[in-house]
Amino acid sequence: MTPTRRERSENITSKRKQQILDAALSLFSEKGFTESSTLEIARKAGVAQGTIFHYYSTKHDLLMAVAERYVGAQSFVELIKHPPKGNTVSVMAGFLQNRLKAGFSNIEGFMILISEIQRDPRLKNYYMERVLEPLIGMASRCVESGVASKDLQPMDSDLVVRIIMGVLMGLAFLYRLEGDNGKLHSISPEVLSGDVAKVIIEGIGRKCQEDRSQ
Amino acid sequence: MTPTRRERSENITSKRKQQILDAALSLFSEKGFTESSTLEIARKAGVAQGTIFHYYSTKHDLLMAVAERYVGAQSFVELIKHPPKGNTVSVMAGFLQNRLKAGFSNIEGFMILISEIQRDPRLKNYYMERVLEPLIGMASRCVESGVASKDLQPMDSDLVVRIIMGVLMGLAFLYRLEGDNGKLHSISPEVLSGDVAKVIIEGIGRKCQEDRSQ
Amino acid sequence: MTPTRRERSENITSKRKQQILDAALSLFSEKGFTESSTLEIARKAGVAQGTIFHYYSTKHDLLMAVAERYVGAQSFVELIKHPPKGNTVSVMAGFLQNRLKAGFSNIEGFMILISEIQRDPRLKNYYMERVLEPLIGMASRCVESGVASKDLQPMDSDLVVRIIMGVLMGLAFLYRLEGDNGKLHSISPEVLSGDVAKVIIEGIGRKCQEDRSQ
Amino acid sequence: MTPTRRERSENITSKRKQQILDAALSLFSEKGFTESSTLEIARKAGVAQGTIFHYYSTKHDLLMAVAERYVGAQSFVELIKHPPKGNTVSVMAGFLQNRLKAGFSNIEGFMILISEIQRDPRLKNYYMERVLEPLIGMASRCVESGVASKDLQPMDSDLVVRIIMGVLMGLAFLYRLEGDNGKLHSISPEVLSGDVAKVIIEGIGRKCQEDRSQ
DNA sequence: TATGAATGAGCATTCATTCAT
DNA sequence: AATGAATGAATGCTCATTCAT
Repeated sequence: MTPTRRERSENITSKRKQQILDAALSLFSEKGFTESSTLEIARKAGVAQGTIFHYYSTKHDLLMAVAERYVGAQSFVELIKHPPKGNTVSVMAGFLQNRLKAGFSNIEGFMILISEIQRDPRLKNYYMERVLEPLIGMASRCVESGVASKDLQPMDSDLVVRIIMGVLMGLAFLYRLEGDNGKLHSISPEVLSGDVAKVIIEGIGRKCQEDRSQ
Repeated sequence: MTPTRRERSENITSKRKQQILDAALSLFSEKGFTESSTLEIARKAGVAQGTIFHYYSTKHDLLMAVAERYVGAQSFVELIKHPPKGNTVSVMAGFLQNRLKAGFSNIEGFMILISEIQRDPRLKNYYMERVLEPLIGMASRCVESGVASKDLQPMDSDLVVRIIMGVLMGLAFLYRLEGDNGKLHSISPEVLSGDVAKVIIEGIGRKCQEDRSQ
Repeated sequence: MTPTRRERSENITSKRKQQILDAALSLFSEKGFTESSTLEIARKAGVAQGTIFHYYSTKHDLLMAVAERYVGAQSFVELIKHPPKGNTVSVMAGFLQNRLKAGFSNIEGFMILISEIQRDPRLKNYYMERVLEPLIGMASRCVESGVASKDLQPMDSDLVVRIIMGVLMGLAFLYRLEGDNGKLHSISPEVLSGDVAKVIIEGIGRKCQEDRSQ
Repeated sequence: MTPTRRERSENITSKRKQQILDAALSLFSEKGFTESSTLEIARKAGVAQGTIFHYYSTKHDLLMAVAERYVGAQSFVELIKHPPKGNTVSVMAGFLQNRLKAGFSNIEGFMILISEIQRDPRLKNYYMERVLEPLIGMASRCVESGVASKDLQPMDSDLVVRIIMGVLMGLAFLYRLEGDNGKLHSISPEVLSGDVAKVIIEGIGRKCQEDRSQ
């Protein structure tokens, strides 16, 4: 079935947008938003500088589009639809694994957000509403259902949730900061998330029975 | 006693440097390094634009000076000289408290580092060598001595240390991101660090047999 | 036949470059390179300041382009292809005439080179390799063939050649220094070069025996 | 005899001026007038930047002072008081020798003049009146007396004088341009001036008696 | 006399954005 | 749709000059 003229046009449009977005993501994460010029982005994308402004009316719009694509790539929906089953530990590990994988594989997008969020209220709002709050909510539900099922101790869940989110963010940041030879690159996200879950659930202190037996 | 010419000159110099550094810190953390112009900084500092270059030969040097002051304000030395005494939990809590207080009270400096480190290898090196590695080392020693004294379980200490550093960084970041009305602003660093230490040491899971048996 | 897009673009480009080069040549020779601002050049060329940097990526590149155009305008190639025929005096006169004409008619370019060469090693190399050495070589061949044909005395040709080049440079410099009312402006290059050739070949001293004999 | 206070003060003043002038001469000739900053000059002279403006009210005044000292160093007066005696050839050689020595040994001052004269009408006037015109006058008298004594042919002396001045200027310029390894550095000014005088007086063409003898 | 902190005008260069084709 | 020439505002930085001490 040959595409209609409109379809073809849409294909081209979305292909161009794709090229530009890829180039922008890569440059923004490498050099930062302000330091990347639209001319560079255009060259990297293989289009003329003017072409960028056909698709994104300002450079800032381009940043928002990059952020949106990053956010869109986050598989919240999946996580919500199919929450990890089982006991609290495996649920928690599942949640952490999902987030760490997402964080590590989109580390560039994450770093852009980390940097630009501070200077761009629009972006900050967007991120808070679309990413942080949903994640905090989801983690809250995790924790609260754990408490309800007596798998977890009673606690200040608002705080614990922030500690959990903090671990995720901090690990992503260290992952990037330490680079390819860093400790965190040498562990698979699956293992890492299991270990992190264990620490959070069980703590690093001596376990009681062991202590007892002494 | 009237100051000598040299003394006066040094007084003026250090006062001016202070003004400029303050203005720069505030603007960098608000708008980012690149987005802050030297003219703005000068105006905020109440000096002429040229004056900035009298004291810092490039804008980048000014950034480094801001970073150095931030790092200098970190009380590592104190922490090393007088490590918190006592059992592992209170040592850990002391360490976390020291770091959280430092992180929260110099949150602006921290955010600048977070952002600029990614684009500025010189700054990154400086931060890695002067802050991150010492901190990781210190936390490592904490953990290892806890393991040796059987307060802590045997574990992959490299990983655990990164989890701990991650929590610190992530909490600082959330502290800033959620702003004055956020959860983390409502808790004193003393309490917060105690809670965080408890989570890390004991975990959030139900405690073992003894709990069960209750 | 309508021009293709590329052709039009090339036309515009070369026209703009021309405008900018003309303005730059005129300002550089009037006020010197450093003293001419790119804003002035732009205004004189009738373009925006930014446009200059569209075509020449630095002000220094613009200087090099001016120098190159000056050098390119020097008709070495012609001189080499069609060396003046005949006896040594007329060959020498032809050479001097060619060089004096070029020097006087491009006097502005020459003065720029004279000034900037001293501070700009790149420019100096360029000038040495592309202008001075070829000219010295050419003059050398002139002199040596004159010596071979016994039209000229045996001599230190390296030195004589420098004297000849010196005369050319010095006269160009005086031509400019004395200005429109100066002696050298009142003589046509043709006559001047003949006279200079005569002085160099025959000297200004009384001619020998025949003079003596009078 | 101890100096009076005034004398001492004058000594200091003239010593300071000397330092500044030396530094300025060296920097101006190395990097050009505009490219040399007063701060650099001050540093090289071992004084504070402000001190320069005690002695020379503007940077341009400093340039003029450098030029004046250069001109003052030219030993016209000597040349005029004690003109070289003897036949025209030795007079001419004496004149050329005096000028070449002066030109080569003050080559830096000469280059500064060459460059700055074009942009600075005041400097140009000064140079024309104090250097070029006296020299041209002196050379004219040389030539005319040679013509009168029948040592020289009748000729357009205005032109010949410019040729002679041109040789001097051109050789000085080449001397500098070719640098320490250049041909002209390998010849002593005494020999050089003799050779130049010979070329100018006798020409480089075959001498008549020789031709005759053929 | 000598200093050096302070200034502000001036400069080369960058860059997002516009627009005619 | 796509281009790339053109723009001009903005920026980091330099520097002669002033002036209080």
